[in-house]
Amino acid sequence: MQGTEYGDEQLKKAMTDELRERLVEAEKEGRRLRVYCGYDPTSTDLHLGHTITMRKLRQFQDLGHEVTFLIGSYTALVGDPSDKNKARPILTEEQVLENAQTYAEQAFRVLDREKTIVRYNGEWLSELSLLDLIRLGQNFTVQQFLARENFAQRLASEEPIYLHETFYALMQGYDAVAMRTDVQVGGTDQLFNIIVAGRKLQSALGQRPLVGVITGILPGTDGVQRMSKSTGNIIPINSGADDMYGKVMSVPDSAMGKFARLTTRWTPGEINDFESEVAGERLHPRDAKMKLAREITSIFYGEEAARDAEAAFKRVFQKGDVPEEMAEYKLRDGQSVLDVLSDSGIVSSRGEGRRMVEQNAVSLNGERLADMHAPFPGPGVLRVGRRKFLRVVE
RNA sequence: GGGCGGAUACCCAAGUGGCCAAAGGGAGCUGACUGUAAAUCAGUUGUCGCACGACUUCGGCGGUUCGAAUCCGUCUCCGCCCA
Repeated sequence: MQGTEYGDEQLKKAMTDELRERLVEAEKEGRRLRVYCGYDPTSTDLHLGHTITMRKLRQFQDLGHEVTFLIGSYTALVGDPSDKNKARPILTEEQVLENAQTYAEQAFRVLDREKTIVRYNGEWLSELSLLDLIRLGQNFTVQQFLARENFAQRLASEEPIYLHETFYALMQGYDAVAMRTDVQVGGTDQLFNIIVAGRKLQSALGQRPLVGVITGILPGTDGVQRMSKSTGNIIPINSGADDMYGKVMSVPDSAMGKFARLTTRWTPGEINDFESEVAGERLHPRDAKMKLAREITSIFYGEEAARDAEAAFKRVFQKGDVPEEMAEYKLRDGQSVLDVLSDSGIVSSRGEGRRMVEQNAVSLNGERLADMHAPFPGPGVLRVGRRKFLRVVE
């Protein structure tokens, strides 16, 4: 139960006990537990936040249990209202399928490809009839939904709550039934969907209610809000080692503990040491974060790539040097500084290019370019702001 | 179905005929300071051959007016109350 967070000691105890009991039973019967976690393909990229539950799945996998990586092809059509104070835009089926394709592939950075079952919940959800849905709905009251904080909030602030949003929990609960789930993994935001919906539907339909393994929620690069695409604070797991290393370094110190607890392979003892060293000022926060960045990066890209990323980071940001690799742009005759900026796409508009020059953010080979209308001086490394680089060639 | 209120830039939100490309806050970006952290200070955040110029923007369409985010009509969507 390491790294779990139920927010309620009684619940945690109950779930821990049930899990233990079920593990023993499975052992006795010589059967494997059926474990799953669902991921809604609402965007194309998985991020670090997704990997917390994936690593939990991996643990079960390594213990020999049956793990299903469930792609919420159907639930994504509704959109989970759990972490929202407003309704989600509804995705089309095409968007969902497109996103889904990239998901499983990325998931194998954490999960064992050979041992993972990948399924789509459209498989059974699309088969439900209206009558089936009505029957499912009979297990819940409107009050149960209104009691949930996110709905209560919206009710209070007079924002719309759409009827279809209440289907989400039913759908997810039905996933558990359809797969005869023993264990479901999910973040604390999934508490209602897992503990209330999943367990209830299973017992209503004659199955033994699942055990919920509830993990903590990872904040994003801002260190406060949960990591999510729509907040724009994600650390993608597919954008390269340098990027991952740099993004972890940009996380505020205050969130280091959470990152250590939720995303590293460190043991509880190591995590405690890490935190107490930082707290006791025996480890400089910067060095601590570098250690963290290196660990996280190596989980996804391997030790060597993580080392290289660290070297690149030091080079660019600690020594103020330029990165080794960057996009190239071929200079054409008669281009002004502004022309190059906007034509190369390093700025999104000429207006932005002007602003960057005015704000002294543009330099070529370390020399500030102050006149946007001057002819572009020549080949070299063009830098805009702190982190945008372009190799300009003839 | 009826009554009332509402739709403003990335988000929240002011503006109720010209001084509005549109207050304020959040967020982003840039610079200073730094450890690509936080905090702080300053600047900046529609587009365009841009120092006072032009163009597009205030839910959609159409109108009134010299002039509209602001007034009128109509449509779409949302909330509240009633049924």
